[in-house]
Amino acid sequence: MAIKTTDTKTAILSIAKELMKQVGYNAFSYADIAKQLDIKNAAIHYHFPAKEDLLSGVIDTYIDDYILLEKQLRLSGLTPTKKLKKFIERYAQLIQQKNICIIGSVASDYNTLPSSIKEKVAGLVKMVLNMVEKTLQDGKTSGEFKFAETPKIKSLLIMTNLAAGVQLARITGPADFKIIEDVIQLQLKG
Amino acid sequence: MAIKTTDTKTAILSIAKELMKQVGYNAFSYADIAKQLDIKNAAIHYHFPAKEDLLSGVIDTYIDDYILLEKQLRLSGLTPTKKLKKFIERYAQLIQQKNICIIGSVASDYNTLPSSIKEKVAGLVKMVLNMVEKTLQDGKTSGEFKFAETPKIKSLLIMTNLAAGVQLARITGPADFKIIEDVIQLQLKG
DNA sequence: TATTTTACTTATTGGTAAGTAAGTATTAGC
DNA sequence: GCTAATACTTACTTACCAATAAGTAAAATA
Repeated sequence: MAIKTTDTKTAILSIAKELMKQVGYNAFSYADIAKQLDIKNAAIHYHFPAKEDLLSGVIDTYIDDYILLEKQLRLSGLTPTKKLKKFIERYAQLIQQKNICIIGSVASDYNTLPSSIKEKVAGLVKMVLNMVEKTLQDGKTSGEFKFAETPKIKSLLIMTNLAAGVQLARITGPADFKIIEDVIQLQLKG
Repeated sequence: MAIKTTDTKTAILSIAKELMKQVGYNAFSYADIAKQLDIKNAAIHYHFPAKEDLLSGVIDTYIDDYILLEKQLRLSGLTPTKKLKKFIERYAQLIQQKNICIIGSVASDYNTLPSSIKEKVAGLVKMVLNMVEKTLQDGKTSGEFKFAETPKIKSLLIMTNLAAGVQLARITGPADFKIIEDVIQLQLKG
């Protein structure tokens, strides 16, 4: 066995994640990942027997990432305004690489996925929505945020603005996303 | 040649359109269409030599549809409120079939498409945004709609709410879309 | 030091994908 | 009634894709 400089399994997940954001689940193959890592297709099958296992693994890393982000924000002591800004920045970063968010990426392939993965994705989406909802609630309580809707509804509106915003940016350019980004934060100031 | 009951080319486009909404561009094949029409793959290649030609054709039918809708609404004499409602209903109909809109569908495959199709999609998106923007402008002028943002910005917000709303509905169920649908119309009443 | 496990490679299979070339029956135009 | 175009089918090619079986070298374990 060669000397391990990086963990192959982690590297596979990392590249798969990138490809998901760039071209979507059905548009990349094991060969695309193998080439980048200079390993053979079968090596990927060793770690992820079926492609669905790989997708499942990618979603797990997203879930882990969000749990980490949630913890970091909780311990940060940042204001709701700044917490939300950090969250929005995650989407803004996607724009630069012409990427889209995983939720948007999975949504178009959703009907072709096994139910175990559907449930996992649904869990991730609910987690993200809850996080935004809580931040909005906190900001409303503290008086920082002003909005007429309930935090749950407002979180739905903001999340859809961001998710479709990055998709739109891919098609019409980054300007439209910047507008959306700014107006979300402006709206909350009342 | 068999007796033509329906135009094959039109039938191919119609099924391709459905498949685009259901599973996305990279997840269906010519065989999927051929089976449904009980014809051979090569018959589809006769009408659409490459798959990109088929995609291009599907987008053309969308463009034609929107031009028609625009004309119908223009001649209808309906109020901006009712015009917008008709537009939103188009998205609501997608939910029932667990479909997503073409823009969301294409967005995830966008990076794998040739520039000629990218431009066509961009044209379609701009057309739809313009239609919503104009309707919002009319409603604001007539005093029916109340919103702080410019019609252009408001159209971006509404479009992203709807596009990501149908994607979200696929994952978390139709309830979230109904909330979005209602709140868009409620917000505009001030 | 022997044995088992880990992490692969090599080699192959079966299936499906897009795409094409050649042939055929029907229809339209002259 | 001949010709050419239309709308296919049959048959095939090439390529890729996910997946697997068998083999191998290194590392961990006992």
